Amino acid sequence: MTQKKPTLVSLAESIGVSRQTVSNVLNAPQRVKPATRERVLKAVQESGYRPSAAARQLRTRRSMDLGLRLTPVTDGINGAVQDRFLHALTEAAQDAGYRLTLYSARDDEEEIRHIDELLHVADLDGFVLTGTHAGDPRTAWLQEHAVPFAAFGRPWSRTEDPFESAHPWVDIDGAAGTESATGFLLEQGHRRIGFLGWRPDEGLGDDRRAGWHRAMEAAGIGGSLTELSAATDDDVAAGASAVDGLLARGVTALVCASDSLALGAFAQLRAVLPPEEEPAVVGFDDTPVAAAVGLSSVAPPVADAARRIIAVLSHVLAGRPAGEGPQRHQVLRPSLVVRKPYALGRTVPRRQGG
Amino acid sequence: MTQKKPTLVSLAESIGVSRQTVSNVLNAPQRVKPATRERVLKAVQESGYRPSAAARQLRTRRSMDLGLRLTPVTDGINGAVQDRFLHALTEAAQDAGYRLTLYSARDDEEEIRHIDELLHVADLDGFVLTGTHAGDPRTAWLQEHAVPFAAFGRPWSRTEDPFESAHPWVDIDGAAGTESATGFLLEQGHRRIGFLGWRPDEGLGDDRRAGWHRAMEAAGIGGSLTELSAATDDDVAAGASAVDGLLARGVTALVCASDSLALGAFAQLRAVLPPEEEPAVVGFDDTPVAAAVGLSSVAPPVADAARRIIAVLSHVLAGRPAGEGPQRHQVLRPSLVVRKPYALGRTVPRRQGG
DNA sequence: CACCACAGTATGAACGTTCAAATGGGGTGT
DNA sequence: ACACCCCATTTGAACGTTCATACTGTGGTG
Repeated sequence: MTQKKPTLVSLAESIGVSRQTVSNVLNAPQRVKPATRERVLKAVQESGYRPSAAARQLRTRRSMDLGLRLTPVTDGINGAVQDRFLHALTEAAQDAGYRLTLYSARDDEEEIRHIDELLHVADLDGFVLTGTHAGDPRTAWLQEHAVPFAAFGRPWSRTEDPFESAHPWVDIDGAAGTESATGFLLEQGHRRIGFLGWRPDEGLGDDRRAGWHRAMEAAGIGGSLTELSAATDDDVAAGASAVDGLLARGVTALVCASDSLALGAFAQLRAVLPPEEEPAVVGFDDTPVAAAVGLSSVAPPVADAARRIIAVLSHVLAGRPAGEGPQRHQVLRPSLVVRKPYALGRTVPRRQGG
Repeated sequence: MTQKKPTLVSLAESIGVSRQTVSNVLNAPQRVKPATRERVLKAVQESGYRPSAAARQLRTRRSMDLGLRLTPVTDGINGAVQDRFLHALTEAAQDAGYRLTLYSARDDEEEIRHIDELLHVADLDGFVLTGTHAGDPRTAWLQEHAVPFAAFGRPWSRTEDPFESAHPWVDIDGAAGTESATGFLLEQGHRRIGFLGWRPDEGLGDDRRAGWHRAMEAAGIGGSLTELSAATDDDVAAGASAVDGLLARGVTALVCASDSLALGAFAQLRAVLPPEEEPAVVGFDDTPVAAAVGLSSVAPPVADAARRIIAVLSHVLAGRPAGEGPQRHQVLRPSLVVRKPYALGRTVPRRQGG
């Protein structure tokens, strides 16, 4: 019953043409006379012929396979971002005809070793980099070795214009995110809006802080903005313990660099503020935690980013000129998801009515 | 500078042996005389030779590549389990010399089509199945086509003994998890402990309910256990709205089938119970949400499961007999993570002292 | 009518590896 | 001395594609 797997040769013989003709029908149909093309296509359908990726790869040195590093989930909360990104990337790659291979590495150097390995043994066509940072050794290495790649995250650098960078990248506009979060709080009448973020990093964190800063200045609340800003570790406890100091400086609302911080801050505010005051806190990343708990949060369009990364990378891999096709450097605007605190105790009314 | 990539032939010529000898040094060292082996190994090191996966695959029909379906994250909270599993699986596969290829599918049938495709086109060696359920068409298809695979999740079936199943699987003992959660609540003096779970599914959900049931009966609290049990959708809101009915039946503590349910239930209890009563709720899956919010939860050893799945699958793929090597069917005990509610408002004292 | 251009198709070679079988040198036993 | 065997190594062939080139027939052109 189970036929032996058909090959180009066996299939060609069965319909009386040469293997190259069958190959042409699949790879360069315009070269083949319509009549023969039909005949071959029919045979392909009926036999269920599928070209062997290994043989093709051996000959062409292309694998139609992309690599992605799976970073260790340091913070369980923000790890969810990676999850959404990965899923969208898988689908987009699949739709574009690429397969996706995962590898795991502890640091950039180990990642480079893995890339090198995958490049040599498996002929991977390209890579998707995440978590780019200032002085990233990976981008340098990849460029030096002329390996196609696209990054999720702009090349953070003080000296060079990211829009001049040689490699394609897609990033989220963190500043625009915190800016609109701040705008939202301003609309609600808050004036002394604090920012709770990470220590200066010349990257993601500073970007998010910058958006808040910009919005505050635009609203005419310049002056001593630094005293409204706090920098800590990225976890719930740190978020909670940073609140007291900010409150002492008259802060009435908070924009946070992450949902972890926002959650901690919210809980602490809840405990410290008088019951009638609803804490005004906005997080960042729109993680499941924020959704579950009813916390407003800036939602980065990670799925969209993943699709665009695949689009620009497959454009490069197809050998098309950088001039046409998708933009090589893209900054995507996040949206603000406004929620009413839900699972945090007080908002569920103690007793609805009589 | 950049040499052309060395091959078996070029390398063999450079040291004056045949290509097969070099191949043997790498694949069957015992066949080669120690002296030559040394000489070849040295040349391999110096040249940085790496065998071509494509050529090897073309000849051997083995790709050293495993497939895994990335399921759409339906519930953001429990999706984190997938994240941890995936990471551990990637590392384990990597350590075992396998690569991991992802694909995405909306349902079982689409997954089967993808598996079929990957099998023919890319010669994948095996697959890891997740989310097995009663009457799973995937296991049937894979067995019928003699495709090696291992499942995360036992084959849920009323008619057949899972420990007799032909394919290897690793699963978490959900019943043991809820049982120990119930035991923990019993120790704290609770008697009427409720169970908040999903609608009957003859699988995961029933298993978790069964553990609670078992523990209650063992504690002599038999009788009308069904009235202490509720079944709803798996989300925070559903968890919250199920609470009132259970309270009416005298429930003082809750074991839940998921962290989503637990979070909803906890928030609702917080709102309904008198302030001095700390809600006693245990979730399941030990998700980041539970950690962030300070909710006790049953922690499934997913990373361990991933490693064991790779272990048993690579054992099968190496063609070793089922008798020796890792157990083909493994049930792993979860642990209970006990936390003090943290970010849920009231537990952070309103005002510490004076 | 010989010649050329060209579309359509076919053939030889190569990609780099492993399997199967062949070869070459020691021993060892009679 | 000869047959024999065993170990270490080599050689031929094959896996299924695509590239480069060669062939074939048809129609147009001088």
